[in-house]
Amino acid sequence: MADEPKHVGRPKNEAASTALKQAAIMLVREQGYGVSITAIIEAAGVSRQTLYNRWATKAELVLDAFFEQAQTQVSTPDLEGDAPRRRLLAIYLREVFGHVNSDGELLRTLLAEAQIDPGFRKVFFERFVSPRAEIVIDLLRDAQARNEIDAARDPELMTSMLHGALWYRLLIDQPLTDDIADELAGEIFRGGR
Amino acid sequence: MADEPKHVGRPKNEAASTALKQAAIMLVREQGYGVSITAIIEAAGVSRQTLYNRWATKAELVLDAFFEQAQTQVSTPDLEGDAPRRRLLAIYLREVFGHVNSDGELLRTLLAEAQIDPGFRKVFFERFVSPRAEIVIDLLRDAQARNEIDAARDPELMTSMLHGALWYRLLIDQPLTDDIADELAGEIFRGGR
Amino acid sequence: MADEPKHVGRPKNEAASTALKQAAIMLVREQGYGVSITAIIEAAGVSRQTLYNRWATKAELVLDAFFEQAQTQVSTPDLEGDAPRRRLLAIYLREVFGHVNSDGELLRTLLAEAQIDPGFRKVFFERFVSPRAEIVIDLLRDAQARNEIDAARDPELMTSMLHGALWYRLLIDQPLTDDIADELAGEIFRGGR
Amino acid sequence: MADEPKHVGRPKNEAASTALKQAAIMLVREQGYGVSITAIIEAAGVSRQTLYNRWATKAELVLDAFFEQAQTQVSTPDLEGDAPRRRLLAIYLREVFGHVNSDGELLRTLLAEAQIDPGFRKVFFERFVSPRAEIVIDLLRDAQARNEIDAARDPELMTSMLHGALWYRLLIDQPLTDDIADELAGEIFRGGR
DNA sequence: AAGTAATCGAGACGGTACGTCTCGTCTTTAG
DNA sequence: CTAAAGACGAGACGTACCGTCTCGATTACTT
Repeated sequence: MADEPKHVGRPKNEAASTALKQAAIMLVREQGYGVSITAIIEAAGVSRQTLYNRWATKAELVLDAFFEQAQTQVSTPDLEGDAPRRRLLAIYLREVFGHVNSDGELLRTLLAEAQIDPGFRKVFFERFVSPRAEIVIDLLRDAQARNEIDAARDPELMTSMLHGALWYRLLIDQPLTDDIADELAGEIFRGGR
Repeated sequence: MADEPKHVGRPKNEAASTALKQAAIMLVREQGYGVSITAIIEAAGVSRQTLYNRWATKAELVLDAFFEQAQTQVSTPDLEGDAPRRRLLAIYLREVFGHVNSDGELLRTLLAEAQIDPGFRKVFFERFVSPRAEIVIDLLRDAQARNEIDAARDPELMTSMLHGALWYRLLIDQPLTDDIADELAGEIFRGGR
Repeated sequence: MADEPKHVGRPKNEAASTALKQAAIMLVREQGYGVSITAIIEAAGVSRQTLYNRWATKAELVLDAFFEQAQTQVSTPDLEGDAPRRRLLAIYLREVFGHVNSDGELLRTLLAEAQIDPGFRKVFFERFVSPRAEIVIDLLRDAQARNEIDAARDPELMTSMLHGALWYRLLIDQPLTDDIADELAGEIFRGGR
Repeated sequence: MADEPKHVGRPKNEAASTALKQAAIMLVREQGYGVSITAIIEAAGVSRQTLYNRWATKAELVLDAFFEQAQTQVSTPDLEGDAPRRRLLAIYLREVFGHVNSDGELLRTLLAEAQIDPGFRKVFFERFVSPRAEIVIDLLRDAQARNEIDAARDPELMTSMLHGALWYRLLIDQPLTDDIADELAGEIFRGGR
């Protein structure tokens, strides 16, 4: 019977949200996560309260802004087709490496914030890390089903090694090239069977 | 033949340095890296300027304090002996996992700061990450020389996978057990030869 | 016809201003001009920024607080009436001496600050010294018009002597009694005509 | 019978005292009394402790430095001769005005410090103000004895007016010319007899 | 010649205050 | 209700001085 409240008062200005997200992503890219909230609202031409009406913390704002960007979306490998899974893994890694290379600084800073703020850590891993882990785990399980790798190995551990290598090299400023992607796939599928 | 300049002026009070490092490490463990400098100097019973006379930033103080602790020191595997290198690797990983498990929060927070402050990043990796990478690379090269793993594989990439898995699991709160250590060594030495 | 912009944003809390002025005047009276800004804001129960939102320096705050006090206001002598000007001058001097005696320490300290800070000096003399000088100069000119003192004498110089004597005796801790006031008036009007 | 203790230990380096006084007077002239002690010892090329070995406060140092300067010494009027005392007073005032004009800023700042620090106030008035007051009082008493001014008038009050006018005009940045000096003498001796 | 005592430079130290900055909340007027 | 503007309490930050202290070296008098 809920009385549809319809809507009361001045409607939210969507332009304000957009301006905030754009300002946030731009300033974080420029100056790192340390930018002040004041700087963000000034760049967005928006009042302080308007920001707090939408996001409780800087981290949530930046996360939202980050995920709105297309290049954070990975394409799921086609497990219906008949391509060798080693090849699919290499393609996937190359794609992810590309994203990371173009936005490494931002990722670094989000990862840092995730270590400091447990709430943010949860969201960051749910929305960013886990989906990617799932993709790789599925791919490796499929490879086991197709007998391309040994069924006794642990797909989750292999994923730790793959994504771990990715993060590790990002954090210590080592390159993430296509060759590295191929070699990583090779390491996992080494020995065949 | 340099004329040792002896020493000029009132000598630094070593007790103040020690008190600051102890207070820093204690408070960072308790409250995370976000503790205020004010809290640290109060806990140490030291003046603000005294801290700034010794360290330019909180990061440098915390880093110094951290490295003074014994449990950050790993024992280098004995490559003189005849033990299988797979076994030496597993032992090394178990030991490192132990340190990480007992000081995970602090490591997390230092890693985060390293992402934010490039100067600190450099120091952190030079003093903490690189030495560990070197140990593993040496061990793997030795294993190749002993024909325990294929000489064509890239020891540096394998190190990325091993330490990457370690950090990755730390960052996403996955367990780092002895079993995992053994499995990781198994993955690298899989197939033998 | 200027479009009154009305006012935007949260208005200043007048109570905070009042509390700051009261705290300032009280503490300066107690401890001298050297009181810390911190002590003032704590006594006023107000945040540090709130003070800086209103006054740029301690001197401006104290000056405002000082001038808000009734006892700094002198009553202009009645030059419409027919009283002897010598008598009006004596009355004026007695009144001013009274103020100075009750707030000598504060005046001393403001005068000192005026010597140190040129900006404050300007304001202090515009708001405090000049109005008083004007009153006496007007009175003396009127006395000259009424032929009570020689028209050839310089009213400005006589004012220097009168107010100078006042400050001089304040600064060297000599008494400022009603008798002195009368004698000073007597010195100026000596000889009559 | 006081056993002359002779002197023990390394004697004070007189050059250090001189350098400190010169640096102090120079910097106070340049930047006002607010110069830091650190700036003074650096300009003097002397250690911090050396300053404190000689003077307890900045005020005492500056005062010493100030009084060492020749132009602070006034010549006592010749009351032996037969010159009209009005003329002697005018000469004295011209001389003092000259000193004040050439060092007004420094005097201003010393006066300010005297208001803030009661100990310094005492010294300042004993060494600077009182001797000058004495000179004028003696002169005026002599004039009374010679029947040049009325014996019933109060020499001390007249001195307050004369020196008060001097300080007042200094403090409010009004000129102190030879003409003003003559006019002041004229005011005191007005009417003759 | 050895001992004693004070000075000097250099600079560390605890303390206090400063003015700026950020954060997240609150209070007003306007739409 | 929402927006813009900006005041507000809280409190950290890094800097500047202050006056004292500690050290090693130096310089003189005293024994």
